[in-house]
Amino acid sequence: MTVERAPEQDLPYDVFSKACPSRGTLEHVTGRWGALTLGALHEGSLRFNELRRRVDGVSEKMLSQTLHALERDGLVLREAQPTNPPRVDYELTPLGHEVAERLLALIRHLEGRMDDVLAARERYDEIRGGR
Amino acid sequence: MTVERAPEQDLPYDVFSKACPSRGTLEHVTGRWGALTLGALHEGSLRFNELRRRVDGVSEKMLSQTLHALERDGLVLREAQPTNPPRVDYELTPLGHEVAERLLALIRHLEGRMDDVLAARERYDEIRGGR
DNA sequence: CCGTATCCGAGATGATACTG
DNA sequence: CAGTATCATCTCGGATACGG
Repeated sequence: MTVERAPEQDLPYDVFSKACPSRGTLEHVTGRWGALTLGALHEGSLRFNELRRRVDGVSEKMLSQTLHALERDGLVLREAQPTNPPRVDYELTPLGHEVAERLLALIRHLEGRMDDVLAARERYDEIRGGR
Repeated sequence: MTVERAPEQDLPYDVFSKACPSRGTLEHVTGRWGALTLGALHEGSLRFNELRRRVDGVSEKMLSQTLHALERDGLVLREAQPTNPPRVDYELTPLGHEVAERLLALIRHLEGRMDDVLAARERYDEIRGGR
């Protein structure tokens, strides 16, 4: 199949270029933990340890690191309350929600088609797997 | 903001679970090179070296590896013609196109909002950067 | 509760050379 | 052209310990 190539728009940011900063942000968003963190926060604000439980398997270190990167990119808002014990809530910014929606559309679609993916893998492994 | 949590559907695949195979596929799709490869192929079929030029910065090895993973997941079709010199075309399967569309929606949205992201970074670094 | 600091191994990545 | 093989490197990520 050949899809009509969209007329070249000269967008200022092109993720296909090595040097474009959008590539870095895409990696934060789609990275192993970034995607799951955004997905979790799209449902509502969560505290650090709630988030950790929701994103099954993430370590404290990686969650902390992921949150910092997303906060720096303006996708996540960190709200610390000066209480004791400390309470910190994380939530998405409006931009974060826009991004998370598109990410979740991808994730849900993939989840819905996993049977096909798994079937494709079996076929592939049957033919090439023995090698 | 708190969004109403969607009623728990018991989907068979939940990417938030550590053990779910959908998480692995999500990583193939959104990985550093997987996302760009799918994005490039959504416009039409490409040969190996065409792809390599389009996905700026990818090495032969990583492109090869990425293509194998996507082919195995049933997202990419590899068509080799037994000519000399060899000619191999890569294209997306229907499922691959579905996934790529959602991925491109994310990418384009991000590209369109990079000014906001960059501005957020400057604000963040001004406050916390010195530390 | 909410993190940061440090160490260390595994896997990702890149450069180069080589094959059909 | 279309890859594979090998090796060096380097970052990611987990475990642990510690601090506010």
